[in-house]
Amino acid sequence: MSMDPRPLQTHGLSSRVYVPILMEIFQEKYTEGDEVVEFTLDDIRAAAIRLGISVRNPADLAYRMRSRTELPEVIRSEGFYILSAVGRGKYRLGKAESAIITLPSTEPRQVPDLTPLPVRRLLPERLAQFDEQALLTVVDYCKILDDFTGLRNFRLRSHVRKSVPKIGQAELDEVCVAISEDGDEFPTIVPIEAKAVADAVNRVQICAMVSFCEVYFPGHAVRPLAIKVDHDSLVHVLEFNATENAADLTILRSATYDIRTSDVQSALIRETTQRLL
DNA sequence: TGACTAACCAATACCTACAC
DNA sequence: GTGTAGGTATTGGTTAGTCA
Repeated sequence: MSMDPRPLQTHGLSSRVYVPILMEIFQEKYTEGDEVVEFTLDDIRAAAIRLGISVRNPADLAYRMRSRTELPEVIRSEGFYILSAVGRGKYRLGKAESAIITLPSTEPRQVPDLTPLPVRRLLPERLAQFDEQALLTVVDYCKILDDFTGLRNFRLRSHVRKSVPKIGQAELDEVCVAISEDGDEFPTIVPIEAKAVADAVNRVQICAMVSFCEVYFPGHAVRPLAIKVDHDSLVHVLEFNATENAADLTILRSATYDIRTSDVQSALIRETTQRLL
């Protein structure tokens, strides 16, 4: 497990735009005992006007406060940890234990880096420096998903962004179709959320992937996965229950992979001055 | 000056209104 | 009903601001 103490969500204590606006909305909408607090994009705009704050991209508030910034202490103290989209331009604060998934500590499995040299040499040496797309590329080449799921995984789409009823837009970093080794099984859909070092695995995003699959792949089994690289370049793979309710999301299985770059790969990477990322 | 954080930008998918 | 244009929403990446 990474020894870097930096939290995966920033504290938001110095926010002068998003946190004050969210607090304004919360204080307006919340009544003691409420289990959810709903608001709209128009509420964000209205709160900004009341506070005399200019906000150039109101929708960004919801995304930032959901993924990259902790909800304010006042809101969390009432039990609200989840900020989710519940329709186009509609959002809901809900109660849960936490907003982000804590990575379980498991013994790393060492696997060779099977990324072809022409590709690998153009990526950073340390996986901790990868962005999510580079991470998915190396994970695919190294057959991490096959090892983790016990199935043969075939990439269907990358970076999918589609509208999902009652959610709004959902974005998936990758969607795979998985079948058993003998190939005669009804395909399982494997939606994947990949996270670089700086980003947290977010409950809402995992549940949005499940909702996406319910709409676009009805009748198929769904195995939602998150792939997260940590500061030590270890790759964590987590499988969740296929729930659309963030408060019910639990980790079913997890594994940690230590992808070992060969000496030849390392030497070529160091020789290569051009980097894609 | 560098690290960290917050806010903005840009790309793109989606929605809606309107003309035909 | 279909096509299209313009506006809206989402989110990864970038930039600007702050502070030690």
